[in-house]
Amino acid sequence: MVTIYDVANACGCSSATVSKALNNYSDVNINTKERILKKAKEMGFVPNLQARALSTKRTWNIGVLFEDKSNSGLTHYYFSQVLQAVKEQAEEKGYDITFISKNLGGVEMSYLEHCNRRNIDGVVIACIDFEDQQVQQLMESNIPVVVIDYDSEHVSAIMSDNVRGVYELTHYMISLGHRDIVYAYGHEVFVTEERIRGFKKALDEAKIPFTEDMLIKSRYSEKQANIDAVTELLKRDKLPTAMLFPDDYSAIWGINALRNNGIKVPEEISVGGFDGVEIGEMIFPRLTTIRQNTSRLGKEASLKCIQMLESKSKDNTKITVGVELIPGGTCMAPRLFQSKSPRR
Amino acid sequence: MVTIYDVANACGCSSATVSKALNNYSDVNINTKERILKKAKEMGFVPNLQARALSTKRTWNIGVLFEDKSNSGLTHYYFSQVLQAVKEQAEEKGYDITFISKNLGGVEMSYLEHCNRRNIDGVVIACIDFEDQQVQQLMESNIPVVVIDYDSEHVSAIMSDNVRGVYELTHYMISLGHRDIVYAYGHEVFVTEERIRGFKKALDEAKIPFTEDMLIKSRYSEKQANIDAVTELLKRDKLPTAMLFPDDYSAIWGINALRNNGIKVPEEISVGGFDGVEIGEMIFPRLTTIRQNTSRLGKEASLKCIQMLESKSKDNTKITVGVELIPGGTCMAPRLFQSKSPRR
DNA sequence: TGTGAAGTCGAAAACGGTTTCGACTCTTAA
DNA sequence: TTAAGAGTCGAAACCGTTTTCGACTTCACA
Repeated sequence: MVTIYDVANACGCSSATVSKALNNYSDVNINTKERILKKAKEMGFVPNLQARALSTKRTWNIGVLFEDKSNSGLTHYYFSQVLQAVKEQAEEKGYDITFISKNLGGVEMSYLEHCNRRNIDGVVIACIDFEDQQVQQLMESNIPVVVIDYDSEHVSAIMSDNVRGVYELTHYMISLGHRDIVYAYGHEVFVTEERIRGFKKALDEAKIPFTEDMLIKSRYSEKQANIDAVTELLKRDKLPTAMLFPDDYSAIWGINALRNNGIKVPEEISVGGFDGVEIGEMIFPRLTTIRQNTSRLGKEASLKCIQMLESKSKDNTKITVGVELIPGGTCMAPRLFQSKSPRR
Repeated sequence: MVTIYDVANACGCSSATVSKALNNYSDVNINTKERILKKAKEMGFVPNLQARALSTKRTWNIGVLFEDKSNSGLTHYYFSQVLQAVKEQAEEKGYDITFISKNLGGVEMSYLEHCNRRNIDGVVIACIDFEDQQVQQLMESNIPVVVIDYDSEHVSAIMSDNVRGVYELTHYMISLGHRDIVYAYGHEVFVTEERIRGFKKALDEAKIPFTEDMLIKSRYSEKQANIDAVTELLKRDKLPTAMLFPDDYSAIWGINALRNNGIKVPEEISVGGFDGVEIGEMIFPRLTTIRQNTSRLGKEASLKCIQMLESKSKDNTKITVGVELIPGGTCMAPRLFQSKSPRR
């Protein structure tokens, strides 16, 4: 490995001058600077980031906390897209990303400790139980943190316009003529509250009275939970004409469950998802859903994180990213006569 | 940040002793050792990995090269699973992972340079153009490298039993009665050669003469390429009764293309995929495919990489991981009379 | 009583950079 | 002619660890 000293020797100057030349300091003669740069390149010099970090306290590393109980981390249809965008944007700015985990090498370790070991410059958190004590600790630390789809006074946050998303989807269903709509909602977290607000808002506007049986508790990205939700629904003696699922993945398994029970989609029940990932296009007919702008979410998260760490100031900016209704074939106007429950 | 010196001061001993106590050296008294450990914990001491790396030349970081032109990196249905396994296993052994990329921060940089900057201990490569000059350079460097689904004399390799995979799939088709089988194969890389070998082997065994029109060139994980392959196929005046696609993703879009052209799957053409990822279960009927053991592939890759870097010896072990036939509903015995080409 | 070995400990160098601050050389203006 | 200022450069300290090697005790044994 060729060091800054080797370059200095080869150039007949000091390591300080080489360092300055490489870092664009103004107090180095233009000629010597060029000589040094040329020589450095020629010798294949690559700066050692560890050494640099030791003196500058910057590792050019941003931590990523992506942990999903149900759908193991990186394979998550929706979050892997966000992560990809986080990564791309970080790299464009010269940062590498490191996954933060507890339990490294068999040693229990808090997220914060992991960050401190690696001297992470900033952290992006998504897809996790934000109420976790360790996550809270990390958010309250003095490491700059950006969260995706959460709201906290301690950190900056990027999120989709969830209220609007479910509002639009519901509004769309209503515009097709649906009035009996059931929303199978995901884990009871911040995002879910927002979405339920959007759901109620759309009902409200259409003067459809909200009743508790329009909500069914389900879970995000969990096949079985959504099959269960359908099973639960089928016990009713009056079926809704439309059903919204927590996300596209859930919707797909939900549709399968409905069909396995002899319910036609969309003829008997219209279905809507959420996320707008590609799997929604793979099934037939294409899933009606709300597309989240994953690349913007990820990009904004990276940028905000980097902006904070570079200005050495933690703030709690909130950025909302727009969503888009994707009409598919899983919805249609409700039939006047339902098979199981003829309507008046 | 509390350093080793702070602990030393608090314990009334030297930093050397603290370091030794923390690293289980034998030349430190059991009592002082315990006192130091207790104090360190109490003070919230967390070792600085940068500083440590500077003197030990070990970063506890393994690099990962996952780059896919078609299906941007992390969102790849198949490779994201492998990556997840690589990550889990690495973490279990105490290693963090870092994505290797060219072009960091707007600066062009070879993969090897990136590794050197970060002093990566070892690298796992997958899902990439292995013929790339930079990839070759990295493989030939003295950094321990493990590749997935490739074969090179310079590095260790983990791969699925690709020959057997396509062999079994083809054999299964043949056992159903198919004799006119077309294999739409992916990019012309090592893995593809293997798979085509498996294809021919199965034909051979069944005494079905291989002809060039049984192969159609397609691409891995590329929607359009596979739609094109189908379009190409439909120009023939005699259709095959079975078709294999490069992977599940391709198969799904292939099936859609077939259906959009009025061809019934599986009634008119049976279809097989490869990979065994979950999307194959989402469509109806479930896709017939070959499941690759992604978690073992990833795990073995991590382990092999770590084993090499810890023993400081690069070798070129080859490990083959078994595959499994997953019969689905996209295959059936061929009908005696094909719509487009009645068989004698 | 002297000696060698075993057990403990710490001074100091090393890892590869960055950054401060003083020194030196030239200009330029008074 | 001189003083001030601008332009260059390098010595040295520093970042937080690890590791070598020598020094000092203590103890058993001859």
